[in-house]
Amino acid sequence: MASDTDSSLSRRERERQMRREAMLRAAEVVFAQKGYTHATLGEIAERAEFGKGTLYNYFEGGKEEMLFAVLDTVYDEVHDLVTSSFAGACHERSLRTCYHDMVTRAIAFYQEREDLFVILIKEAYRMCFSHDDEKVAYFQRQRARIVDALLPALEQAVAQGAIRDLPLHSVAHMLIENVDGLIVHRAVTTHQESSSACEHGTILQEPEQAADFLTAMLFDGIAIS
Amino acid sequence: MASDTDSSLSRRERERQMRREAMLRAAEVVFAQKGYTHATLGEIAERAEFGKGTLYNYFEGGKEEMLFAVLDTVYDEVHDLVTSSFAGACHERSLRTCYHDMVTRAIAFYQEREDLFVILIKEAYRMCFSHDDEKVAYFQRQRARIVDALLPALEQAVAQGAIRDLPLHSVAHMLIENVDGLIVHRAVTTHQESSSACEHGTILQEPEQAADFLTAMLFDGIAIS
DNA sequence: TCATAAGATGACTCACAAGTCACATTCCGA
DNA sequence: TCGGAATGTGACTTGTGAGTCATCTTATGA
Repeated sequence: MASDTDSSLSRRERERQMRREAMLRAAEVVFAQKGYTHATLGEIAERAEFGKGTLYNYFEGGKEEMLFAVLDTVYDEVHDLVTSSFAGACHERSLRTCYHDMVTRAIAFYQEREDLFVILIKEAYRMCFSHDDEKVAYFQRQRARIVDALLPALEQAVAQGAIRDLPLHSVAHMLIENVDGLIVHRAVTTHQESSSACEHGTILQEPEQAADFLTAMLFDGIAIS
Repeated sequence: MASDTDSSLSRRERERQMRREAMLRAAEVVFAQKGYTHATLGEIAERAEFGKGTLYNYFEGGKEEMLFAVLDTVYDEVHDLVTSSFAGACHERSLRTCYHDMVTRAIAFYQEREDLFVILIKEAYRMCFSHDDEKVAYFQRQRARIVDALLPALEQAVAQGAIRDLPLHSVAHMLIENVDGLIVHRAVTTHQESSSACEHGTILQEPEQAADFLTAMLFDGIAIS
Protein backbone atom coordinates (compact mmCIF):
# COMPACT_ATOMS: atom_id res chain seq x y z
CA MET A 1 0.00 0.00 0.00
CA ALA A 2 1.33 3.33 -1.16
CA SER A 3 1.28 5.48 2.00
CA ASP A 4 1.71 4.37 5.64
CA THR A 5 4.32 6.19 7.63
CA ASP A 6 7.80 5.77 6.23
CA SER A 7 10.42 5.30 8.96
CA SER A 8 13.28 6.74 6.91
CA LEU A 9 11.87 10.19 7.66
CA SER A 10 12.67 12.66 10.44
CA ARG A 11 10.18 12.93 13.25
CA ARG A 12 9.15 16.32 11.81
CA GLU A 13 8.38 14.78 8.49
CA ARG A 14 6.62 11.78 9.94
CA GLU A 15 4.37 14.04 11.95
CA ARG A 16 3.59 16.10 8.94
CA GLN A 17 2.69 12.93 7.09
CA MET A 18 0.39 11.84 9.90
CA ARG A 19 -1.42 15.14 9.86
CA ARG A 20 -1.80 14.95 6.11
CA GLU A 21 -3.34 11.54 6.40
CA ALA A 22 -5.69 12.62 9.16
CA MET A 23 -6.90 15.36 6.85
CA LEU A 24 -7.45 12.89 4.05
CA ARG A 25 -9.42 10.59 6.31
CA ALA A 26 -11.66 13.49 7.23
CA ALA A 27 -12.01 14.41 3.57
CA GLU A 28 -13.00 10.85 2.71
CA VAL A 29 -15.88 10.92 5.15
CA VAL A 30 -17.13 14.34 4.13
CA PHE A 31 -16.82 13.66 0.39
CA ALA A 32 -18.73 10.44 0.83
CA GLN A 33 -21.47 12.06 2.89
CA LYS A 34 -21.98 15.22 0.90
CA GLY A 35 -20.48 14.44 -2.46
CA TYR A 36 -17.52 16.40 -3.73
CA THR A 37 -19.43 19.47 -4.82
CA HIS A 38 -21.33 19.98 -1.60
CA ALA A 39 -18.47 19.09 0.69
CA THR A 40 -16.93 22.21 2.19
CA LEU A 41 -13.39 22.73 3.27
CA GLY A 42 -14.76 24.14 6.48
CA GLU A 43 -16.40 20.87 7.35
CA ILE A 44 -13.37 18.82 6.40
CA ALA A 45 -11.22 21.09 8.55
CA GLU A 46 -13.57 20.82 11.48
CA ARG A 47 -13.73 17.05 11.25
CA ALA A 48 -9.95 16.81 11.01
CA GLU A 49 -9.65 19.21 13.97
CA PHE A 50 -7.60 21.75 12.10
CA GLY A 51 -8.29 25.30 11.01
CA LYS A 52 -9.38 25.85 7.45
CA GLY A 53 -6.19 27.69 6.60
CA THR A 54 -4.09 24.80 7.82
CA LEU A 55 -5.47 22.56 5.13
CA TYR A 56 -3.95 24.86 2.56
CA ASN A 57 -0.53 24.33 4.12
CA TYR A 58 -0.88 20.67 3.25
CA PHE A 59 -2.90 20.80 0.05
CA GLU A 60 -2.09 23.92 -1.90
CA GLY A 61 -4.64 22.98 -4.51
CA GLY A 62 -7.41 23.00 -1.90
CA LYS A 63 -10.45 20.80 -2.23
CA GLU A 64 -9.59 19.42 -5.63
CA GLU A 65 -6.12 18.31 -4.64
CA MET A 66 -7.64 16.52 -1.67
CA LEU A 67 -10.10 14.74 -3.90
CA PHE A 68 -7.42 13.38 -6.16
CA ALA A 69 -5.33 12.32 -3.19
CA VAL A 70 -8.30 10.35 -1.93
CA LEU A 71 -9.00 8.87 -5.35
CA ASP A 72 -5.38 7.79 -5.70
CA THR A 73 -5.67 5.68 -2.60
CA VAL A 74 -8.93 4.06 -3.70
CA TYR A 75 -7.51 3.17 -7.08
CA ASP A 76 -4.40 1.78 -5.44
CA GLU A 77 -6.51 -0.45 -3.25
CA VAL A 78 -8.64 -1.61 -6.15
CA HIS A 79 -5.57 -2.28 -8.22
CA ASP A 80 -4.05 -4.33 -5.41
CA LEU A 81 -7.26 -6.28 -5.11
CA VAL A 82 -7.34 -7.15 -8.80
CA THR A 83 -3.66 -7.94 -9.03
CA SER A 84 -3.61 -10.18 -6.00
CA SER A 85 -6.74 -12.04 -7.08
CA PHE A 86 -5.06 -13.06 -10.30
CA ALA A 87 -1.52 -13.24 -8.91
CA GLY A 88 0.80 -16.18 -9.42
CA ALA A 89 -2.22 -18.38 -9.89
CA CYS A 90 -3.72 -19.50 -13.18
CA HIS A 91 -1.39 -22.44 -13.19
CA GLU A 92 -3.20 -24.11 -10.34
CA ARG A 93 -6.29 -21.93 -10.30
CA SER A 94 -8.47 -21.43 -13.35
CA LEU A 95 -9.32 -17.97 -14.63
CA ARG A 96 -12.85 -18.65 -13.60
CA THR A 97 -11.85 -19.32 -10.01
CA CYS A 98 -9.69 -16.22 -9.93
CA TYR A 99 -12.49 -14.07 -11.23
CA HIS A 100 -14.97 -15.50 -8.78
CA ASP A 101 -12.49 -14.77 -6.04
CA MET A 102 -12.03 -11.21 -7.23
CA VAL A 103 -15.75 -10.55 -7.30
CA THR A 104 -16.21 -11.91 -3.80
CA ARG A 105 -13.37 -9.80 -2.49
CA ALA A 106 -14.59 -6.72 -4.32
CA ILE A 107 -17.96 -7.05 -2.63
CA ALA A 108 -16.29 -7.45 0.74
CA PHE A 109 -14.08 -4.46 0.04
CA TYR A 110 -17.12 -2.41 -0.80
CA GLN A 111 -18.83 -3.44 2.38
CA GLU A 112 -15.82 -2.44 4.45
CA ARG A 113 -15.08 0.79 2.68
CA GLU A 114 -18.36 1.94 1.28
CA ASP A 115 -17.37 5.57 1.78
CA LEU A 116 -14.40 5.35 -0.49
CA PHE A 117 -16.18 3.46 -3.18
CA VAL A 118 -19.04 5.88 -3.30
CA ILE A 119 -16.67 8.76 -3.90
CA LEU A 120 -14.97 6.84 -6.66
CA ILE A 121 -18.12 5.98 -8.52
CA LYS A 122 -19.75 9.36 -8.23
CA GLU A 123 -16.70 11.34 -9.17
CA ALA A 124 -15.47 8.99 -11.85
CA TYR A 125 -18.66 9.23 -13.84
CA ARG A 126 -18.90 12.96 -13.31
CA MET A 127 -15.36 13.64 -14.43
CA CYS A 128 -15.31 11.18 -17.31
CA PHE A 129 -17.88 13.35 -19.00
CA SER A 130 -16.47 16.67 -17.92
CA HIS A 131 -14.84 18.83 -20.54
CA ASP A 132 -11.62 19.03 -18.58
CA ASP A 133 -9.22 16.86 -20.57
CA GLU A 134 -6.82 16.45 -17.69
CA LYS A 135 -9.48 14.87 -15.54
CA VAL A 136 -10.73 12.65 -18.30
CA ALA A 137 -7.15 11.52 -18.85
CA TYR A 138 -6.71 10.80 -15.14
CA PHE A 139 -9.61 8.39 -15.15
CA GLN A 140 -8.60 6.79 -18.42
CA ARG A 141 -5.17 6.20 -16.94
CA GLN A 142 -6.44 4.72 -13.69
CA ARG A 143 -8.96 2.60 -15.49
CA ALA A 144 -6.36 1.36 -17.92
CA ARG A 145 -4.06 0.40 -15.08
CA ILE A 146 -6.72 -1.86 -13.62
CA VAL A 147 -7.83 -3.36 -16.89
CA ASP A 148 -4.23 -4.04 -17.85
CA ALA A 149 -3.70 -5.92 -14.61
CA LEU A 150 -6.11 -8.55 -15.94
CA LEU A 151 -4.52 -9.00 -19.34
CA PRO A 152 -1.70 -11.45 -18.55
CA ALA A 153 -4.14 -13.88 -16.97
CA LEU A 154 -6.46 -13.60 -19.96
CA GLU A 155 -3.66 -14.14 -22.43
CA GLN A 156 -2.57 -17.23 -20.62
CA ALA A 157 -6.10 -18.57 -20.52
CA VAL A 158 -6.39 -18.12 -24.26
CA ALA A 159 -3.06 -19.89 -24.76
CA GLN A 160 -4.33 -22.75 -22.61
CA GLY A 161 -7.49 -22.97 -24.66
CA ALA A 162 -9.64 -22.16 -21.66
CA ILE A 163 -11.40 -19.17 -23.19
CA ARG A 164 -12.38 -18.02 -26.65
CA ASP A 165 -10.10 -15.88 -28.74
CA LEU A 166 -11.91 -12.59 -28.28
CA PRO A 167 -10.49 -9.07 -28.21
CA LEU A 168 -8.91 -9.27 -24.80
CA HIS A 169 -8.87 -5.62 -23.92
CA SER A 170 -12.59 -5.49 -24.41
CA VAL A 171 -13.08 -8.65 -22.43
CA ALA A 172 -10.98 -7.32 -19.58
CA HIS A 173 -12.92 -4.12 -19.63
CA MET A 174 -16.20 -5.97 -19.42
CA LEU A 175 -15.05 -8.20 -16.60
CA ILE A 176 -14.14 -5.18 -14.53
CA GLU A 177 -17.12 -3.12 -15.45
CA ASN A 178 -19.54 -5.80 -14.44
CA VAL A 179 -18.06 -5.86 -10.97
CA ASP A 180 -18.72 -2.14 -10.71
CA GLY A 181 -22.17 -2.69 -12.05
CA LEU A 182 -22.92 -5.44 -9.60
CA ILE A 183 -21.77 -3.37 -6.67
CA VAL A 184 -23.79 -0.37 -7.76
CA HIS A 185 -26.80 -2.57 -8.23
CA ARG A 186 -26.41 -4.11 -4.80
CA ALA A 187 -25.90 -0.71 -3.25
CA VAL A 188 -28.96 0.77 -4.84
CA THR A 189 -31.25 -2.12 -4.04
CA THR A 190 -29.96 -2.50 -0.48
CA HIS A 191 -30.07 1.17 0.45
CA GLN A 192 -33.85 1.28 0.78
CA GLU A 193 -35.07 -2.01 2.13
CA SER A 194 -38.76 -1.28 2.48
CA SER A 195 -39.20 -0.33 -1.18
CA SER A 196 -41.83 -1.87 -3.42
CA ALA A 197 -40.50 -4.52 -5.79
CA CYS A 198 -37.90 -6.13 -3.57
CA GLU A 199 -38.45 -9.89 -3.84
CA HIS A 200 -36.68 -9.94 -7.19
CA GLY A 201 -33.01 -9.04 -7.14
CA THR A 202 -32.53 -10.80 -3.77
CA ILE A 203 -30.37 -13.41 -5.46
CA LEU A 204 -27.65 -10.85 -5.76
CA GLN A 205 -27.73 -9.85 -2.12
CA GLU A 206 -25.68 -12.74 -0.78
CA PRO A 207 -22.07 -12.00 -1.79
CA GLU A 208 -21.33 -15.63 -2.61
CA GLN A 209 -24.39 -16.02 -4.80
CA ALA A 210 -23.79 -12.71 -6.50
CA ALA A 211 -20.29 -13.83 -7.42
CA ASP A 212 -21.64 -17.17 -8.67
CA PHE A 213 -24.18 -15.45 -10.85
CA LEU A 214 -21.77 -12.94 -12.35
CA THR A 215 -19.14 -15.57 -13.05
CA ALA A 216 -21.65 -17.90 -14.65
CA MET A 217 -23.09 -15.15 -16.83
CA LEU A 218 -19.79 -13.92 -18.10
CA PHE A 219 -18.13 -17.30 -18.60
CA ASP A 220 -21.06 -19.34 -19.90
CA GLY A 221 -23.44 -16.74 -21.27
CA ILE A 222 -27.21 -16.95 -21.09
CA ALA A 223 -27.80 -18.94 -24.26
CA ILE A 224 -28.22 -22.71 -24.22
CA SER A 225 -25.47 -23.97 -26.46
CA MET B 1 -43.51 10.24 -26.79
CA ALA B 2 -44.91 11.91 -23.69
CA SER B 3 -44.89 15.59 -24.64
CA ASP B 4 -45.34 17.16 -28.12
CA THR B 5 -47.98 19.82 -28.44
CA ASP B 6 -51.46 18.57 -27.73
CA SER B 7 -54.06 20.03 -30.12
CA SER B 8 -56.94 19.77 -27.65
CA LEU B 9 -55.56 22.84 -25.91
CA SER B 10 -56.33 26.52 -26.36
CA ARG B 11 -53.80 28.58 -28.27
CA ARG B 12 -52.82 30.18 -24.97
CA GLU B 13 -52.08 26.82 -23.47
CA ARG B 14 -50.30 25.53 -26.53
CA GLU B 15 -48.03 28.54 -26.54
CA ARG B 16 -47.28 28.07 -22.90
CA GLN B 17 -46.38 24.47 -23.63
CA MET B 18 -44.07 25.54 -26.44
CA ARG B 19 -42.26 27.99 -24.22
CA ARG B 20 -41.90 25.37 -21.54
CA GLU B 21 -40.33 23.03 -24.01
CA ALA B 22 -38.00 25.69 -25.33
CA MET B 23 -36.81 26.19 -21.78
CA LEU B 24 -36.23 22.49 -21.36
CA ARG B 25 -34.24 22.31 -24.57
CA ALA B 26 -32.04 25.11 -23.29
CA ALA B 27 -31.68 23.35 -19.96
CA GLU B 28 -30.65 20.14 -21.71
CA VAL B 29 -27.78 21.87 -23.44
CA VAL B 30 -26.57 23.73 -20.38
CA PHE B 31 -26.86 20.72 -18.07
CA ALA B 32 -24.89 18.65 -20.54
CA GLN B 33 -22.18 21.27 -20.94
CA LYS B 34 -21.71 22.28 -17.32
CA GLY B 35 -23.21 19.41 -15.41
CA TYR B 36 -26.19 19.99 -13.19
CA THR B 37 -24.32 21.54 -10.29
CA HIS B 38 -22.44 24.11 -12.31
CA ALA B 39 -25.28 24.96 -14.63
CA THR B 40 -26.87 28.27 -13.67
CA LEU B 41 -30.45 29.34 -14.16
CA GLY B 42 -29.09 32.56 -15.60
CA GLU B 43 -27.40 30.73 -18.41
CA ILE B 44 -30.39 28.53 -19.11
CA ALA B 45 -32.59 31.62 -19.21
CA GLU B 46 -30.21 33.41 -21.55
CA ARG B 47 -30.03 30.45 -23.91
CA ALA B 48 -33.80 30.06 -23.88
CA GLU B 49 -34.11 33.82 -24.49
CA PHE B 50 -36.18 34.47 -21.41
CA GLY B 51 -35.55 36.39 -18.26
CA LYS B 52 -34.44 34.44 -15.23
CA GLY B 53 -37.63 35.23 -13.38
CA THR B 54 -39.74 33.85 -16.20
CA LEU B 55 -38.33 30.38 -15.71
CA TYR B 56 -39.82 30.38 -12.25
CA ASN B 57 -43.25 31.03 -13.77
CA TYR B 58 -42.88 27.72 -15.57
CA PHE B 59 -40.85 25.69 -13.11
CA GLU B 60 -41.67 26.69 -9.59
CA GLY B 61 -39.08 24.27 -8.28
CA GLY B 62 -36.33 26.04 -10.21
CA LYS B 63 -33.29 24.18 -11.41
CA GLU B 64 -34.12 20.89 -9.79
CA GLU B 65 -37.59 20.71 -11.28
CA MET B 66 -36.06 21.37 -14.69
CA LEU B 67 -33.57 18.57 -14.22
CA PHE B 68 -36.25 16.03 -13.44
CA ALA B 69 -38.33 17.21 -16.37
CA VAL B 70 -35.33 16.62 -18.62
CA LEU B 71 -34.60 13.23 -17.07
CA ASP B 72 -38.21 12.16 -17.54
CA THR B 73 -37.90 12.69 -21.26
CA VAL B 74 -34.63 10.78 -21.52
CA TYR B 75 -36.02 7.83 -19.61
CA ASP B 76 -39.12 7.90 -21.78
CA GLU B 77 -37.00 7.73 -24.88
CA VAL B 78 -34.83 4.94 -23.53
CA HIS B 79 -37.90 3.02 -22.45
CA ASP B 80 -39.41 3.38 -25.93
CA LEU B 81 -36.18 2.19 -27.44
CA VAL B 82 -36.08 -0.95 -25.30
CA THR B 83 -39.76 -1.73 -25.68
CA SER B 84 -39.78 -1.33 -29.43
CA SER B 85 -36.63 -3.40 -29.88
CA PHE B 86 -38.31 -6.34 -28.19
CA ALA B 87 -41.85 -5.56 -29.32
CA GLY B 88 -44.17 -8.09 -30.93
CA ALA B 89 -41.14 -9.99 -32.10
CA CYS B 90 -39.62 -13.00 -30.41
CA HIS B 91 -41.91 -15.21 -32.41
CA GLU B 92 -40.06 -14.50 -35.63
CA ARG B 93 -36.98 -12.86 -34.16
CA SER B 94 -34.80 -14.53 -31.57
CA LEU B 95 -34.00 -12.86 -28.28
CA ARG B 96 -30.46 -12.60 -29.50
CA THR B 97 -31.46 -10.70 -32.61
CA CYS B 98 -33.65 -8.37 -30.59
CA TYR B 99 -30.86 -7.63 -28.16
CA HIS B 100 -28.37 -7.01 -30.92
CA ASP B 101 -30.87 -4.65 -32.47
CA MET B 102 -31.37 -2.83 -29.20
CA VAL B 103 -27.65 -2.35 -28.68
CA THR B 104 -27.18 -0.98 -32.18
CA ARG B 105 -30.04 1.42 -31.75
CA ALA B 106 -28.85 2.47 -28.30
CA ILE B 107 -25.50 3.41 -29.76
CA ALA B 108 -27.17 5.36 -32.54
CA PHE B 109 -29.40 7.08 -30.00
CA TYR B 110 -26.38 8.05 -27.99
CA GLN B 111 -24.66 9.45 -31.04
CA GLU B 112 -27.69 11.57 -31.90
CA ARG B 113 -28.47 12.74 -28.41
CA GLU B 114 -25.18 12.67 -26.58
CA ASP B 115 -26.22 15.67 -24.51
CA LEU B 116 -29.20 13.95 -23.00
CA PHE B 117 -27.36 10.77 -22.28
CA VAL B 118 -24.52 12.52 -20.54
CA ILE B 119 -26.93 14.22 -18.18
CA LEU B 120 -28.59 10.92 -17.45
CA ILE B 121 -25.42 9.07 -16.63
CA LYS B 122 -23.83 11.79 -14.55
CA GLU B 123 -26.90 12.58 -12.54
CA ALA B 124 -28.09 9.03 -12.15
CA TYR B 125 -24.88 7.91 -10.49
CA ARG B 126 -24.68 11.04 -8.40
CA MET B 127 -28.22 10.75 -7.11
CA CYS B 128 -28.24 6.99 -6.63
CA PHE B 129 -25.68 7.49 -3.91
CA SER B 130 -27.14 10.67 -2.48
CA HIS B 131 -28.76 10.46 0.89
CA ASP B 132 -31.98 11.89 -0.44
CA ASP B 133 -34.36 8.94 -0.44
CA GLU B 134 -36.78 10.53 -2.85
CA LYS B 135 -34.13 10.85 -5.49
CA VAL B 136 -32.84 7.35 -4.94
CA ALA B 137 -36.41 6.11 -5.30
CA TYR B 138 -36.86 8.06 -8.52
CA PHE B 139 -33.93 6.29 -10.12
CA GLN B 140 -34.92 2.92 -8.79
CA ARG B 141 -38.35 3.43 -10.31
CA GLN B 142 -37.09 4.54 -13.70
CA ARG B 143 -34.54 1.78 -13.78
CA ALA B 144 -37.13 -0.81 -12.83
CA ARG B 145 -39.41 0.39 -15.60
CA ILE B 146 -36.73 -0.28 -18.17
CA VAL B 147 -35.59 -3.58 -16.77
CA ASP B 148 -39.20 -4.76 -16.54
CA ALA B 149 -39.71 -3.97 -20.20
CA LEU B 150 -37.27 -6.79 -20.98
CA LEU B 151 -38.84 -9.42 -18.78
CA PRO B 152 -41.64 -10.73 -21.02
CA ALA B 153 -39.18 -11.42 -23.82
CA LEU B 154 -36.86 -13.22 -21.42
CA GLU B 155 -39.66 -15.31 -19.96
CA GLN B 156 -40.72 -16.37 -23.39
CA ALA B 157 -37.18 -17.26 -24.35
CA VAL B 158 -36.89 -19.46 -21.27
CA ALA B 159 -40.19 -21.12 -22.13
CA GLN B 160 -38.91 -21.77 -25.63
CA GLY B 161 -35.73 -23.26 -24.26
CA ALA B 162 -33.61 -20.63 -25.92
CA ILE B 163 -31.86 -19.45 -22.77
CA ARG B 164 -30.89 -20.93 -19.45
CA ASP B 165 -33.18 -20.78 -16.47
CA LEU B 166 -31.39 -18.03 -14.57
CA PRO B 167 -32.85 -15.41 -12.25
CA LEU B 168 -34.44 -13.26 -14.92
CA HIS B 169 -34.51 -9.97 -13.10
CA SER B 170 -30.79 -10.18 -12.64
CA VAL B 171 -30.27 -11.17 -16.24
CA ALA B 172 -32.39 -8.28 -17.47
CA HIS B 173 -30.48 -5.94 -15.25
CA MET B 174 -27.19 -7.14 -16.63
CA LEU B 175 -28.32 -6.89 -20.22
CA ILE B 176 -29.28 -3.27 -19.73
CA GLU B 177 -26.32 -2.35 -17.64
CA ASN B 178 -23.87 -3.62 -20.18
CA VAL B 179 -25.36 -1.34 -22.79
CA ASP B 180 -24.75 1.59 -20.48
CA GLY B 181 -21.28 0.31 -19.86
CA LEU B 182 -20.50 -0.06 -23.52
CA ILE B 183 -21.68 3.43 -24.27
CA VAL B 184 -19.69 4.93 -21.44
CA HIS B 185 -16.65 3.00 -22.58
CA ARG B 186 -17.03 4.17 -26.15
CA ALA B 187 -17.59 7.73 -24.99
CA VAL B 188 -14.52 7.78 -22.80
CA THR B 189 -12.21 6.20 -25.34
CA THR B 190 -13.50 8.33 -28.21
CA HIS B 191 -13.47 11.66 -26.40
CA GLN B 192 -9.71 12.00 -26.56
CA GLU B 193 -8.51 10.56 -29.84
CA SER B 194 -4.82 11.33 -29.58
CA SER B 195 -4.41 9.57 -26.23
CA SER B 196 -1.73 6.96 -25.57
CA ALA B 197 -3.02 3.39 -25.57
CA CYS B 198 -5.63 3.69 -28.29
CA GLU B 199 -5.00 0.78 -30.65
CA HIS B 200 -6.74 -1.57 -28.26
CA GLY B 201 -10.43 -0.92 -27.73
CA THR B 202 -10.88 0.01 -31.40
CA ILE B 203 -13.02 -3.07 -31.91
CA LEU B 204 -15.76 -1.41 -29.98
CA GLN B 205 -15.70 1.78 -31.98
CA GLU B 206 -17.72 0.53 -34.93
CA PRO B 207 -21.33 0.35 -33.71
CA GLU B 208 -22.05 -2.87 -35.55
CA GLN B 209 -18.97 -4.61 -34.18
CA ALA B 210 -19.59 -3.32 -30.70
CA ALA B 211 -23.08 -4.80 -30.80
CA ASP B 212 -21.69 -8.09 -32.12
CA PHE B 213 -19.16 -8.26 -29.33
CA LEU B 214 -21.58 -7.45 -26.54
CA THR B 215 -24.19 -9.88 -27.80
CA ALA B 216 -21.65 -12.65 -28.19
CA MET B 217 -20.22 -12.09 -24.71
CA LEU B 218 -23.54 -12.08 -22.94
CA PHE B 219 -25.15 -14.91 -24.87
CA ASP B 220 -22.20 -17.25 -25.29
CA GLY B 221 -19.85 -16.23 -22.50
CA ILE B 222 -16.09 -16.25 -22.77
CA ALA B 223 -15.46 -19.85 -21.77
CA ILE B 224 -15.01 -22.57 -24.34
CA SER B 225 -17.76 -25.03 -23.58
C1' DT C 1 16.73 32.12 28.11
C1' DC C 2 15.65 34.07 23.93
C1' DA C 3 15.47 34.68 18.81
C1' DT C 4 13.96 32.68 14.95
C1' DA C 5 11.57 29.58 12.23
C1' DA C 6 7.69 26.57 11.37
C1' DG C 7 3.13 25.83 11.80
C1' DA C 8 -1.80 26.90 12.94
C1' DT C 9 -5.71 29.83 12.77
C1' DG C 10 -10.28 31.85 11.63
C1' DA C 11 -12.10 36.39 10.51
C1' DC C 12 -12.26 38.50 6.25
C1' DT C 13 -12.74 39.30 1.27
C1' DC C 14 -14.61 38.27 -2.92
C1' DA C 15 -17.18 35.99 -6.40
C1' DC C 16 -21.05 33.72 -7.60
C1' DA C 17 -25.67 32.10 -8.12
C1' DA C 18 -30.49 31.01 -6.34
C1' DG C 19 -34.60 32.92 -5.70
C1' DT C 20 -37.74 37.35 -5.17
C1' DC C 21 -40.49 41.07 -6.46
C1' DA C 22 -41.89 45.62 -7.94
C1' DC C 23 -42.44 47.24 -12.23
C1' DA C 24 -42.97 46.95 -17.50
C1' DT C 25 -45.16 44.96 -21.38
C1' DT C 26 -48.47 42.50 -23.99
C1' DC C 27 -52.83 40.43 -24.72
C1' DC C 28 -57.72 40.26 -25.08
C1' DG C 29 -62.54 40.87 -24.34
C1' DA C 30 -65.97 44.39 -23.77
C1' DT D 1 -60.38 52.37 -27.20
C1' DC D 2 -59.74 51.05 -22.66
C1' DG D 3 -58.83 48.41 -18.38
C1' DG D 4 -57.56 44.49 -16.12
C1' DA D 5 -55.39 40.01 -16.47
C1' DA D 6 -51.53 37.47 -17.82
C1' DT D 7 -46.96 37.36 -18.62
C1' DG D 8 -42.16 38.81 -18.72
C1' DT D 9 -38.09 40.94 -16.57
C1' DG D 10 -33.57 41.78 -14.37
C1' DA D 11 -31.87 44.42 -10.47
C1' DC D 12 -31.65 43.23 -5.86
C1' DT D 13 -31.34 40.41 -1.72
C1' DT D 14 -29.43 36.74 0.54
C1' DG D 15 -26.69 32.90 1.45
C1' DT D 16 -22.69 30.41 0.77
C1' DG D 17 -18.16 28.85 0.54
C1' DA D 18 -13.36 29.12 -1.53
C1' DG D 19 -9.23 30.99 -0.72
C1' DT D 20 -6.13 34.71 1.85
C1' DC D 21 -3.35 36.61 5.31
C1' DA D 22 -2.14 39.12 9.48
C1' DT D 23 -1.58 37.31 13.71
C1' DC D 24 -0.90 34.00 17.25
C1' DT D 25 1.31 29.64 19.11
C1' DT D 26 4.68 26.27 19.52
C1' DA D 27 9.11 24.12 18.66
C1' DT D 28 14.03 24.34 18.16
C1' DG D 29 18.71 25.04 18.96
C1' DA D 30 22.21 28.49 20.04
